[in-house]
Amino acid sequence: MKGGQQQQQEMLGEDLHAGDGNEGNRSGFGGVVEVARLMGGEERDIWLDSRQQDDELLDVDGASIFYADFPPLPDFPCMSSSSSSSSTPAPVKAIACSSSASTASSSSSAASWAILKSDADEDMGRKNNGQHPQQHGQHEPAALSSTASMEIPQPPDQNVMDGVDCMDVMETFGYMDLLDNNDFFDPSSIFHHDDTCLEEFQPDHQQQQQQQGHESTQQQLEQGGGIIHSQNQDQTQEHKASDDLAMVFLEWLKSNKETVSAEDLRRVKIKKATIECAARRLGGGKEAMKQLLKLILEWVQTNHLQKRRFKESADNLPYQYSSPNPNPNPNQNLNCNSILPSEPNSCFSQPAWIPQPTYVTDPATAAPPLPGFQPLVGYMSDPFANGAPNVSSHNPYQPPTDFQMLESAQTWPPSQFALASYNSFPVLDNNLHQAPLQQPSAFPYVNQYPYQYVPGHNNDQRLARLGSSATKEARKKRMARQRRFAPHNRNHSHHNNQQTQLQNQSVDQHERLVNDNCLAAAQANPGNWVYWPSVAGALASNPPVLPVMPLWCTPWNDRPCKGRLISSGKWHQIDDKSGWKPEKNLRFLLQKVLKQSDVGNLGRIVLPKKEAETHLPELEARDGISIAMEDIGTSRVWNMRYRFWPNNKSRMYLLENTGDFVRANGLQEGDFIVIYSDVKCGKYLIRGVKVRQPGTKSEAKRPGKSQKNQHTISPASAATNGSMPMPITQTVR
DNA sequence: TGCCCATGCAATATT
DNA sequence: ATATTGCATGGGCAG
Repeated sequence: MKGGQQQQQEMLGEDLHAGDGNEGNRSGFGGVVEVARLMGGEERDIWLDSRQQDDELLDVDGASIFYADFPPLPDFPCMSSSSSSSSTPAPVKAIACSSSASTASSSSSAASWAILKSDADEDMGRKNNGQHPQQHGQHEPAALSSTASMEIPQPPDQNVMDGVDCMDVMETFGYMDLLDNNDFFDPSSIFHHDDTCLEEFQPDHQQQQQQQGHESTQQQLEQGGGIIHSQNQDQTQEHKASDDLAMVFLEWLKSNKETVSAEDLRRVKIKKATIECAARRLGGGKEAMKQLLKLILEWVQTNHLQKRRFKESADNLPYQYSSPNPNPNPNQNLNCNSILPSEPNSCFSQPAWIPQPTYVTDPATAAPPLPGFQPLVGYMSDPFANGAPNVSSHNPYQPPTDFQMLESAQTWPPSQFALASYNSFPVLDNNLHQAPLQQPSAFPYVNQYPYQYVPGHNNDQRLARLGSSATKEARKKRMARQRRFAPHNRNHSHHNNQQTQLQNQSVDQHERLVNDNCLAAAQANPGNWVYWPSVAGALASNPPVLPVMPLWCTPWNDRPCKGRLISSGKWHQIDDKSGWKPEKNLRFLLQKVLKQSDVGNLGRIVLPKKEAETHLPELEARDGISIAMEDIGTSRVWNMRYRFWPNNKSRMYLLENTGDFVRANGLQEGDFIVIYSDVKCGKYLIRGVKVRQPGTKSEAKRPGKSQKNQHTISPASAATNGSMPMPITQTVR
């Protein structure tokens, strides 16, 4: 690892958070209402008068901070300087507020679940702690662990999304509660009643807005729009703006009353500076404010629903997957699900809050990787392990036609796909042979975020979808679907069936999953640890889930998830300057479950013959060739040798000089490696993934020869073996 | 039956 | 003595 080169995660993108609601007795639709009010021209009186302490806090740090149990909204570009302030560590805390007990409790839980965890993440967490001492003590080992890991869940009681302990950070660093004074109305009157309540509320609300608009000062407008008006003009303008904003907000409330509670809104906190800045970047003036309000509301809605989905899933999952939210890296949170649409002519058009680049094409120019971000492989779900030619059609070996980007040599037995229900992996290929991933309803957790933002959909569609999803009815339907599919998929162990299933996955499902995955990945803390649940007992009837990690949201190099899967199934890397940028560079080549002989002191890894011959350079001589393998997680380049041994009448392909790589990644038997190639640069990338069971890290020990060539997973064996049914890598011949 | 590949082990190199 | 290299063996699986 390039420890020295690894850059600290910038504490950006914390402009928009939602508080956890612990901040006292603020009432009503605090945050958003306050936002609307502020945007509508209400002046700093609100902030200054009632919350001097906040004011002081604002002085401390110009960065706007939203604390939330919502994922943090990446920083406004215009706020980068302030948001980069050292005094904005809150995000880390906010994300790290996962339940510290999740790991421990989950390990003791009878439920089957998987943890994806990264050693590196732990390191990262420690580093973060070091960087932000105020967080010390917050990170108990377990907490850190869970924070850094991608865990699947735990019961609601430790719902990490709640971010309960995020508040202390807020208290420490200050924030501007957007709705401290919101005595506008009683939220309950809206959320516990029908539409008429909203209707009734409207006048009052508007009145409030208007009144406050009158009270707002010219300064506010000047700050917001940089426009100087006469007093009368200001008043008129503000009044109207206030009306507009009120209407916007009201409409939003009406359409989301069922999905967003007053509590949710109350948690939204946006620093005034952020609003002002954003408004300026949006062009200033009432329209800018209006636009900003919409964006914020959308964000609130989306994130709330994500959270809700998570909770629902946790509540209903047979496996009781816990929320993987705890993410010590705030930048990862929204990486894959930026909800704010790009607005032309606005600071939002530049996706500062859109995923940062996940993959840096040119390592020379790439920022150093985040410390602690170990390679983590998304098994079949690996976005770059998609598109297998093998399964792109009914002919498993028929090359894909639609997604040339990701030709792959998928060697995962379908059973793995089915089991890889953790579904944190976006699939970048519509050809998926990754059935489970394509079938959200197959697993409860697969469909955790069915209403995620889907790139390419317009806002209305998104909103409509989001809104409807939260209804009880929709929930029931989802659960019913999940129940219907779950048994089916659990029984899917034969790869032929699964391949077929995979092949039949619809694009729609794919996209949805992709986004779902994205969220999961974003919320999860990427790492290269994969914990297997103790399958004995609890899993007797349910094959253990193959833990898979989302590669696409993995913080490779410096910034995670700077990319987005678009409907075509291609990965689009996001260019900071020019927006979307088709940049799918990685092609999955092969993966290999490490055997004892691979991780021993021989320093060599036997590669699957077929994949090696298919996807690696043809070897003329037995000495093979030197091959530089860039560790995806660390960007470190390992000089390995790819060669073969004559073996009977055939060849045995080896990757040599792997000892350091294996040690650096702490790989053991049962772990696995994945090799990619960069289609543009032609370079090779490798990443190691750890697979562990809680409490039995060296569990991977298996009788040597007796378990060779596991092409399928035997639930029974899994249940009795207690070890990971490692089906994986064996070549599908 | 043939192929794949995990690994045993002898030969060789290095400390 | 230990580590590394390279070949051979043989279990498991697919056809």
